[in-house]
Amino acid sequence: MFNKILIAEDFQDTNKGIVNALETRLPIKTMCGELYCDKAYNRFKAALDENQPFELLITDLSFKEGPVPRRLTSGQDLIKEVRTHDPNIKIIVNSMIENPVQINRLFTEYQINGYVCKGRNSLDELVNAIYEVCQNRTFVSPHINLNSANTVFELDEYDLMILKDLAEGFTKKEISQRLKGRNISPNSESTIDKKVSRLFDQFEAKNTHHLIAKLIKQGKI
Amino acid sequence: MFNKILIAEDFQDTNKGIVNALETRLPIKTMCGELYCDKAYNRFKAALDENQPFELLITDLSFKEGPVPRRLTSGQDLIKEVRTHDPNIKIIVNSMIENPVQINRLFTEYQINGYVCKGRNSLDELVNAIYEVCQNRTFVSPHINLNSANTVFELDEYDLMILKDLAEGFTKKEISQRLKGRNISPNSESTIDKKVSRLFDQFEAKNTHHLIAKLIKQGKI
DNA sequence: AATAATTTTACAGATTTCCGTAATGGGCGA
DNA sequence: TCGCCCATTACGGAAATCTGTAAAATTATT
Repeated sequence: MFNKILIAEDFQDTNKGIVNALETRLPIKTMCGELYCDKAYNRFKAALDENQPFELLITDLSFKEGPVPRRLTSGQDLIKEVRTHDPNIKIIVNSMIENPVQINRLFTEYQINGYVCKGRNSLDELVNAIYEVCQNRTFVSPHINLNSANTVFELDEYDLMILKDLAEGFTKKEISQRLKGRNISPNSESTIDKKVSRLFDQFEAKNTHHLIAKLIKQGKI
Repeated sequence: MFNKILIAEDFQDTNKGIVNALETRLPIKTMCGELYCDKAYNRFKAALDENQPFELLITDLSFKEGPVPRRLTSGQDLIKEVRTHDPNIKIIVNSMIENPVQINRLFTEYQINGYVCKGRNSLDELVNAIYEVCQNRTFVSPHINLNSANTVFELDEYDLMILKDLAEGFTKKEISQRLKGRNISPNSESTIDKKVSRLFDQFEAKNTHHLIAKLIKQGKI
């Protein structure tokens, strides 16, 4: 089992809840709960430099702004920094995000080892996740279906870019220009039309207003 | 100080965190943490019927869907039910919402006694809130400015009808027809155009897509 | 009652959306 | 290499949005 665990979570009640639960349920020597990404990173780095590195990082993804300016503003930022300095540390993300595409990206792009989705069992799942990750296995909350990221109606990177731009008031002509500016293909207005029309069918939306409203309410954009 | 406190919060870690913290920091005899609105209500009602009512309800606002069908699906639902059966119980809302308009409505419309905004001090704030509410005072997290709720652009009933219809994919022509059908005036397409254009200015939106996205993200529609 | 101010409505035009059809072009197996 | 499939693109037309201006109706003021 791990000896040193670092926890990054900005909500005080949740932070306390996790630390307390793990302290009572697991035989961990050092457990450290931080409320800021930057503080978590500093503690991680100090331990690494002292040759007594943390073996596991448990982190949320979204962190509220605080009174002090921040360098690392999200769990993703923290993970990226931590990974570059220590490829061996295990990372479990504990967040309320349910979108399989985003979760998938955490594994492939950010090389995390486990994902626990906040909910009514998330403490129990977190304990399981720690056991699994400790044995070099990965863990994902059971009700999350990562396969659906490929099959079912999920939004890929490209869809997300278009939808987010639409939700920010860009016209399709402008979006086409923006894609060209970033050398992203396909980028014709016609293709964007087609993509969005397909999303109308998939999400049963009457028009763009409806589609944007639905997806935002579902937390997908 | 209160003898019986009921806590409704669907995230296991947060729920545990709150219950643990209050148990160690306050001299409360009965503390009860529930993960579902319906279960919280049942427990509340049972205690009330036994003439040993809970004196304080601490509740979140948003509750995830679970495996079982729900009657009460939100903190608002729960509060409304509880208030109708027991006008004396104190209610503190513990949520991540920061919008002053929504928070204001909780006090005026739902008659809550305190609002604690989840964050890096929310446990400490919650303890303070309990002391305040216990002495028949109200409490609001210090960084929330309820006064700004008055200056901020509010949406009246009419605006809301139009915006909700737009978000459901109705065209302005259709909305005009729907208003006429319900004998609501004004109802011309032109007036609807004007109303929405004025909202563009007020909310600094480029077009309808942008406006709908902004308002949904702010929880206003 | 008369006038002023505001709101509602009509209308027009430029732009954008939405949804067809069809042309273009690349990848891949036979 | 040929032919086929599919994604991309081009284009066109009907409908909808967005933005003006101005007339009509309503409300407020004196």
